[in-house]
Amino acid sequence: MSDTQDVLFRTLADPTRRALFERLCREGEKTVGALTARAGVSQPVVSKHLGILKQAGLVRDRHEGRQTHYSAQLGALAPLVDWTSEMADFWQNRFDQLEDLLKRMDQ
Amino acid sequence: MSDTQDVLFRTLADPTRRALFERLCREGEKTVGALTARAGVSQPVVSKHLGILKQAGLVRDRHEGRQTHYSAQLGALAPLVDWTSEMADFWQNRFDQLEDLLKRMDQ
DNA sequence: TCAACCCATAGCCAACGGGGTATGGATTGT
DNA sequence: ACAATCCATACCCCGTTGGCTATGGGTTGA
Repeated sequence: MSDTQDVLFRTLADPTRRALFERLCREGEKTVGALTARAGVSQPVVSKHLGILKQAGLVRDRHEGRQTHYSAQLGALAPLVDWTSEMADFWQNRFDQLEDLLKRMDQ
Repeated sequence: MSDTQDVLFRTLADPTRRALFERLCREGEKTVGALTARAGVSQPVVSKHLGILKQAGLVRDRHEGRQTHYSAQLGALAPLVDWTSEMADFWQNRFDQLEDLLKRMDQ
């Protein structure tokens, strides 16, 4: 129901965006030009994707003269981790219930 | 680069599909009819989404007479967890490198 | 056997989204 | 001052996709 998760999943669903985010995680802060050089798409497209990543809270930008430096904001992944944990918990609880049922049936 | 992650992200990016998967995690095995009743979309749409979830390995189907029971396959989320861990590791390594640099500069 | 039911597939349409080029604002260097 | 550079925005195009209805195959019950 939380809208944050929706934004995260939608944002990371695109391969180009995920690749940009991965590079920022691996290699740290990068300028738009440096990212464009190996992105396989045009500079405006890179800028647009970075804008979407920024809006999702996954990256941060820092202006320095005429270039913009982007860096990953790892904390933004927390809702995603929470979601997977939640799903695992539901699963576990249902498993426990089944186990209880089997125990009661065993008696 | 792994294609599995791409499939997972794309599959879970849709709110309707994610809601179906969540219900299966929370409430366990359900028939298509039961899922359709509260999905807010038509039965064919539910079937299509379940097909996509199945293709992604996120659900399993079991035929019983004229109805089909679907259940969540939690293990399929593993690549997603791996990906987030990997991103966190990259982040941590870079942080360690920075720390080392600062230590050397301190001497 | 025939009607009713459950589900999947097919076909269609509208909306979204990711790609491109063109352009302009801002900054740097000459 | 002027040219070049870096980035963001605007605009358009087209493929993808998520929704619908219609339909058919398979199963159950009368």
